[in-house]
Amino acid sequence: MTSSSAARPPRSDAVRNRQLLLRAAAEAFAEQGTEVTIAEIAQRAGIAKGTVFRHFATKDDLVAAIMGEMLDNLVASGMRLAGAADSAAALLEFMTTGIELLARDRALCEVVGRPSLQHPAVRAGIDRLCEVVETLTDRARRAGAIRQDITGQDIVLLLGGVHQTAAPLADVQPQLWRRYLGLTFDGIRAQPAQPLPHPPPCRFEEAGIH
Amino acid sequence: MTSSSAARPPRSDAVRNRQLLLRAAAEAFAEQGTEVTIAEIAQRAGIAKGTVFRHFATKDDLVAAIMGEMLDNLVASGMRLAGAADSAAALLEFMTTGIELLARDRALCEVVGRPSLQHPAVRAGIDRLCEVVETLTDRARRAGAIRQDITGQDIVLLLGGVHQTAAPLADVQPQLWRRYLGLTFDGIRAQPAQPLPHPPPCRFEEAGIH
Amino acid sequence: MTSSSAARPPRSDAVRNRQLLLRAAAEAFAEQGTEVTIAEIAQRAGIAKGTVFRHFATKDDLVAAIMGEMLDNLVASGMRLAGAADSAAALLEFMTTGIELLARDRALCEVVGRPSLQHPAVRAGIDRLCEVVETLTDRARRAGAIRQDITGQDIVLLLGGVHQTAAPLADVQPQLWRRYLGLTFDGIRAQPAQPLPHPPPCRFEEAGIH
Amino acid sequence: MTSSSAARPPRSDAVRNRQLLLRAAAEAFAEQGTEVTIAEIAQRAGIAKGTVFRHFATKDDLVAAIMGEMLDNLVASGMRLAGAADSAAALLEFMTTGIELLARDRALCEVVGRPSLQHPAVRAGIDRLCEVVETLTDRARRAGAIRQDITGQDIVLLLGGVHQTAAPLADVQPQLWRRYLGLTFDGIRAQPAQPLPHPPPCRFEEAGIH
DNA sequence: CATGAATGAGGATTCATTCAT
DNA sequence: CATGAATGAATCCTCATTCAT
Repeated sequence: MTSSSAARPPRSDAVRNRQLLLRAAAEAFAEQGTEVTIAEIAQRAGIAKGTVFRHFATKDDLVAAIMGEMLDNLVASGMRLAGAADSAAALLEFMTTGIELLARDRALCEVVGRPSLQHPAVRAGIDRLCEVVETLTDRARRAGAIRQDITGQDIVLLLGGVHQTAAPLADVQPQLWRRYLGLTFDGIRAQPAQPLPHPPPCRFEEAGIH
Repeated sequence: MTSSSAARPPRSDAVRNRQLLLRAAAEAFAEQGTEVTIAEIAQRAGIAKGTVFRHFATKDDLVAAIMGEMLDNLVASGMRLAGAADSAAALLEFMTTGIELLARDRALCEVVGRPSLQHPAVRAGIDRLCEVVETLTDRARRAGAIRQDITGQDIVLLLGGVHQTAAPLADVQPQLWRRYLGLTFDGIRAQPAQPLPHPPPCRFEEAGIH
Repeated sequence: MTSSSAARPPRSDAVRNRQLLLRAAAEAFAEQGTEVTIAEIAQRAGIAKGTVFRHFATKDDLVAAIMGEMLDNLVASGMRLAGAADSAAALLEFMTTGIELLARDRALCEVVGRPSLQHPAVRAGIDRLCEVVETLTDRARRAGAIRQDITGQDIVLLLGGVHQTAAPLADVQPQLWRRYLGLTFDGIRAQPAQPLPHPPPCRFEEAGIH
Repeated sequence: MTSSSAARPPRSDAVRNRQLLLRAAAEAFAEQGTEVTIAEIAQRAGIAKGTVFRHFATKDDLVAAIMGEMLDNLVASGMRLAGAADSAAALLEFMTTGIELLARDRALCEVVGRPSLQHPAVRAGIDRLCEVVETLTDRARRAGAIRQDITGQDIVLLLGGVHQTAAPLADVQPQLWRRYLGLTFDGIRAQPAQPLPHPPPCRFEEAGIH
């Protein structure tokens, strides 16, 4: 590893282009889902299509990078909430944050709705998401604030489910998901009326999703 | 009302091909969603592409025919349940039937998840679905068997939502949706812990979906 | 040739269907040109597509039959005029009749505009047309009523040309062709201002069109 | 007006391909009319089908570009002639140029024969054509060199008409149109034997063609 | 590194013609 | 004979990805 072969720092215009690309792609994916074309993303970013492929070898890689970062942000806010005093409130706040994200981003919905088909980087993000949700859920469960039979994986899945419930009317009632989050969280908090008809979900990892 | 000018019965080979087509298309849509190509459907049916277009002028018409029939079947089972003695049990059974259908059919999920974009025939089916669900829900509500603030439109939306909750693990735990249906139905049945944080959804019709 | 193998007279329904077909096809070709589909013709005739092909083996044969008959009618009216006292007036009247026909029939325009590509039956019709026009023209020329350097083939070609001049405005001014027929016939009748810059057209037959 | 942000000049290979495409398309349209397939044009140009669509978004746009340029060239030559001393000779020369063009290009014939159906760019070209022809015709009329009742629109229409007269024999006598141009121009120049049987054509614009 | 031109594998749809009923 | 179902070649157009400049 001589100094001449040392990785040179990226050129400043390359850094800037990457920023432009990431921002444009995030916007485009949020609005139109992963079906948006590379051409449109490049145009929004004000760069050429070829430049997109210089930064990300395939479209999937680009999707994964954007989605991965969103998931990481979500994980970070979960970690902040992991120290909160009121563990049930923390869990509710986390779910709120997560569903808000889904409600704003069509691509994220696709990605969390079919984890088995995803790029490794996305799956890693989902893994980290699962971990932090597990932590939040465990705390609430141990505190007796939620049903004992609810797992972290339940909560992860419910993010997508609650969002999807309201999604068909999202254009008309963009906050409708709060209704179903309220209903669902009532169910989670309540003492069980009766045992759930199916055992808890297995973790994505056990599911062979990796 | 017979008549000498009556249209002759459809030819047996045409009937058979139509059956093959409908069956192949239903299967293909169920497995792969509406993105499956006409070429694949034709191949599965063992007929030529042109024959598909003889029976259905456009791909959308084919999708609509298949989805419309599924919705009609669902509506029919809803109507049967509308006379049941136990209105809450009837509603639960209806939801079970609906989600089972969604769990088996990717195209149906697309269709009920984005009603605003659909073919008229599908929208009509969704309308009928909404009506029968309204009936079932009203009965349960009047009987005091479910929360007073739950509407038929809530239930329609929850079909898609509960299904989606379990969908990411559908390959591994195909019955997992029963868990979330149980949890949700507990919430619907329970006396409200607290008022829901958002008013009821508007009907699709009011949403300008028509 | 036993009596049992003698050609049986066509069934009456077949005769009737043929009439319906010819009428419908004539209309459709007139309105839309030869690009009209067999499906539309069959529908207009109230018969099945297969029946079209029973009467005419190919679409071209059908076109040829219809066009041939139109040409024959035109030839017949030319023959009637061949005995008229005023040979120039007869020629003008014939041209009027011919262009009226073209103005009403898009397919006929296609057919006389590209005789080299046509079906034998059409070419035969065009041949007969040429003959009768030759007769009419010869009479007028011998009578000194038109320029001596005008041939029958000129007149045949001018039918299409005069019609085409007005065709772009046919929807708005359906009689406009009369203007150009007047202008052209003035030129044909006039004593030549100067010799024509190109020798007469060869006959279609010499042109290798057969 | 140079600038550091000026768009860089088009790449040489792109320019070359565009030339190849335009040349191939012009040839193909000339020979076979607008019905020639994109596949054939691409093959003639030695490029891929996709490249055609990169340069022209739709087949119609390609047609319009080629036809537009032809019309523009014709307009330019009309403008050059608008200053000539002998206005009748100028008009004749212009008609000669125009019909020569038509004789060589089947697509151009389609385009001027059905102006109402055309792409905006083509209609604009036809508009400009009409204007320059109007100018040439007005000059000749005012000079008393042609009949007083002939308008520019007549001349535009006659281009197509004279060409069509000779078109059926174009393969055998490619110069035959000169004969009919001579005949027609004699008629235009002559003092009217008698008034024309129909008023002048309306302009395309008045015809609702725009 | 950036550019944007070129590629080519599909995908939906049309229609003359054939042929089983 | 009539029917109309089936065929499949042909057509326009899209888009992720590669690569010459």
